[in-house]
Amino acid sequence: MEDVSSLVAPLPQAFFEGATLDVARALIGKTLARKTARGLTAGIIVEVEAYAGAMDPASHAYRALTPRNRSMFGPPGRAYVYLSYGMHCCINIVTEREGEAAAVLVRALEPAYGLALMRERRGASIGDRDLCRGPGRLCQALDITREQDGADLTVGPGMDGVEDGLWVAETGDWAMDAPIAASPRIGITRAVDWPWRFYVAGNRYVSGRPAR
DNA sequence: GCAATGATGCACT
DNA sequence: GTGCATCATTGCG
Repeated sequence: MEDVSSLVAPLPQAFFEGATLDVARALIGKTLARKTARGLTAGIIVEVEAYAGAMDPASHAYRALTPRNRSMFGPPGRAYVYLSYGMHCCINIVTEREGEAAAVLVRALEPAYGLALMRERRGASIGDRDLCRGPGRLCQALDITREQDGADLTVGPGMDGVEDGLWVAETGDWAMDAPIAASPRIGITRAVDWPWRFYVAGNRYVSGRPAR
């Protein structure tokens, strides 16, 4: 494993409280990290989708606050994790100020740390490209479940004994000049034309059809 | 390579 | 009962 010194400092809450579309673009190239008793896993965010609240008919928070979407209404920098299609978890990062329901869905990571542990969770025959390519897959690789719903991503792993952590950090020497492209969001049936999906153009870890 | 499909839990009508 | 912010597998080229 490489040097992880830059990885242990979580981004502050101020990073997440801006306009959702801005935060979504800014999250591209950051690292999503997860520490459990089994070890550290982390990947570079290469694909996200923005979901707003009352004005976005594709959002889980389009209607009223419910037990499921509660985290989207909370303070920025928290996780919103939900169960999709009865079997996969997906993680969002909450944006905007508390009371304003909005979040960014993390759709794909370029695996960076703990690939062996990811493969234990995902399956021994899974290639690097498919470890974290897709919102359900990356949650399985990082062991993100609904237990992490509402988790504060700005706390970080701490200096010493914290066994369980989930946070977002700067990425060390990742090529930040990678071009960010936009497209409609995937897998939705409303607001299908809004270009609120952002991804690294040409990156092989992006989900869906080959990026153009 | 691609499209079609079943699995499966739960929020919501 | 219906509809998902999905994925792995199958069958075909």
